[in-house]
Amino acid sequence: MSINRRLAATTARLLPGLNPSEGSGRVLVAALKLFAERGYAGASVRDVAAAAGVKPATIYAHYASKEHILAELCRVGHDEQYRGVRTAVLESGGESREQIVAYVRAHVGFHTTYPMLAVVSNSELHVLSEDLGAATFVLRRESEGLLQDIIKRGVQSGTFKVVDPWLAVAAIGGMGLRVAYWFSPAYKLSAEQVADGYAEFALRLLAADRPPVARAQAG
Amino acid sequence: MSINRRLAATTARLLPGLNPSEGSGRVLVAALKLFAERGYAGASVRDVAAAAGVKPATIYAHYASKEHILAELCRVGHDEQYRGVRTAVLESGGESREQIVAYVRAHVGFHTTYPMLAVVSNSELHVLSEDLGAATFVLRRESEGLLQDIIKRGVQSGTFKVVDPWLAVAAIGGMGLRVAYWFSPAYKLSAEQVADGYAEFALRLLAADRPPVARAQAG
DNA sequence: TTGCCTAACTAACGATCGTTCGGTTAGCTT
DNA sequence: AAGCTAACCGAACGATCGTTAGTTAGGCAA
Repeated sequence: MSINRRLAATTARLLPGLNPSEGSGRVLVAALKLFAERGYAGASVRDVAAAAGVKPATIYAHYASKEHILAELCRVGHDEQYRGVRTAVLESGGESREQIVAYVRAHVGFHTTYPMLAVVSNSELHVLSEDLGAATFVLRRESEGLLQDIIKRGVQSGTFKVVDPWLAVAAIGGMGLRVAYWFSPAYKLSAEQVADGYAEFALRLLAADRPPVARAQAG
Repeated sequence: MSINRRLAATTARLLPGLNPSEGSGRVLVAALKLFAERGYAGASVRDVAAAAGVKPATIYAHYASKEHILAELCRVGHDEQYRGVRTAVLESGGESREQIVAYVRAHVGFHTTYPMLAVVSNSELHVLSEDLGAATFVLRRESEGLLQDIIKRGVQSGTFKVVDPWLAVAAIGGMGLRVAYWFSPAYKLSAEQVADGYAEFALRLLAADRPPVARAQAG
């Protein structure tokens, strides 16, 4: 339509295994796209139904309410994000440097792979009632807590140097969040390159020591 | 109401001189608060009218449509933001280091001083038609272009070291944007401290040289 | 007082909102 | 062939949406 798009991505990707032509999945993908592009309140149930190739009444055969659709998207999104960063950090070495790189690469990777899911589950979360949002809030806190723990540990060991660890959490988390809005496969840098760049940014932001062993290479 | 607030700020601050009890200003401040907290589509004209202490019809004596209210908020917000960073950079010295510090401090300062204005003018902008959003888009490009120019200049002079200047623009801009969502006067750090911290983060992210003259002090 | 202007109001328009109810279809089991 | 189940749809409910037309109240000039 117009120049002012909410996010650069144009295709709604949901987790593998959930996309298929089954009714419930079609509705979820359609809602993902419309909620991402227009916001939850800006996309009507009729819009979602039309995009899913279904009549409005059919949606209520799969979801109890419009809010339940959003709750499911938020839960799936935060679940995948937390799963990604947690796995990446666990599989990295014990060094704080490695952990931050693993976290940021996974974090940015989620926002480039699932931009619409990231936008919806982060910027529409406030609509959910306390009950429907509870599961998502837990995951959000876990993700943020993990990053905070990595940074605090690195500061204590002297690897990182920041005045306030939480401010670094906010900065690193914030710059990663925004990636979902401007990244698209058509961007001049690949998702891998963006993730690498942001990981380097995070290391610099934390004033991280150069790697302990030889193979050092500056950004 | 619930835990899940869209942003931490609770009071709607508009630019000085626009707040007063005059009808048009009351409506604008009320719309600012509700659009920030619930989103443009999530806040009805009746809600805005009630918050402003007037009847719905009165709003149309001051603004042609609901969209015009949003357009005005977006314009004011981007105008103030651009004015702030531009002035700060111009008043700083010619050194790239000083310019980045000035830019980031002003950028973060805007987001801590006018969090609701920042949230609305950045995350509801996509609703505006091409016509109504045109003025705002120009200002947005100017702001981003200014940051990009500062970084490019610093890279050319060897002060900064980044592989892709635009990626640094995205990272620095993104981390500043998010401040509007979590900052509140009740936060443990003052707005000044947050701005200082983010300026330091930006310098580190760009791998800036230590200041050329003596008075160097590490973060 | 009269007339006018501004600003706010009451009341309502048609459209669209989320949601529900009852019925229809398609496919499988027996 | 008969019966069951799950999925889907047509039609409509009351509520709320953005917006407008017409009216009323108050201040000021004549």
